[in-house]
Amino acid sequence: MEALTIHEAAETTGWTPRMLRYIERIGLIEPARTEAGYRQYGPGELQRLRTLRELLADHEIGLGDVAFALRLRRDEALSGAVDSWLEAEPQRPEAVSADEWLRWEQEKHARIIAALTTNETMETAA
Amino acid sequence: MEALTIHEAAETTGWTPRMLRYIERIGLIEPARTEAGYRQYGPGELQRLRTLRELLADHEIGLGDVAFALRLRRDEALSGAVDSWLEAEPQRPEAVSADEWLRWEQEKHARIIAALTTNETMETAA
DNA sequence: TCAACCTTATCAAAGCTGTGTCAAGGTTGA
DNA sequence: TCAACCTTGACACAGCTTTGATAAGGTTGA
Repeated sequence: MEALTIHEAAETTGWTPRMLRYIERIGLIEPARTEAGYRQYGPGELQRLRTLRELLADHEIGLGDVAFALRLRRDEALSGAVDSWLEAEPQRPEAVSADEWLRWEQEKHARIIAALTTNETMETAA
Repeated sequence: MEALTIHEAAETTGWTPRMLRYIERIGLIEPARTEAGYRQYGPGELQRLRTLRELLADHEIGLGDVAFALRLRRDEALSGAVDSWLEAEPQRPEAVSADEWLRWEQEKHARIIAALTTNETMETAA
């Protein structure tokens, strides 16, 4: 037995079954199904459910925010348009310089490549 | 005379004064102020207010979504955490391959550099 | 077989978002 | 001076989001 039912998954992750269905509906975690349609939560899903709670709590964001970030990642027309709009932002005194920001972007790029190639469980930067 | 008052800016951009204050409060467009505290909307702000309306309408997103995207850009701890969580997403059948996605990321990087160097009014990809 | 699960769908309530309106008071310019 | 702006703050309301509870019915395993 590898996969847990929705109630078992709720138990071990601290969510309610209701919320697991909601998290699925907004596209964040979509578990496999049995032939009869029962949801099956595997180790990967359980881990992601736990880290999702941390993510929300640590940064005071909501499920809708994470869903929007996912949408940004999947819809390149959207992310391009939002990026364009934000990039046109006038320089504010306390904002980072273009240089600093570009360096940050490059480091982020390196992180993404690393994540793609190693592809293990993510480091939960608690 | 270069800068418009809040009512004039509302008039020419299609927003209401109330909404311009709201847009400022959530951090999207923060106009300069006169000595007495009156908001002053310059050509840049007016253009951004107009393209903001297009952005929302074209992609069915809300002001809160744009505000979150801005927060993602400004708070690197947040964007790193969200990225990490999303990158751990299990491969879905219809998702793009890692190769395709990496290519997209590289092109995005190039677009960002282009935007930083040219730094003119953004092209509104209508 | 049948208790204890699971499914989807619906009603409901609390809270947040987006927006209007109004009040009390300061600024500006003819 | 004073009408016509501006400011912040508060009250209010419709609609959406988030979450729970409940109902009607299918699945499963001892």
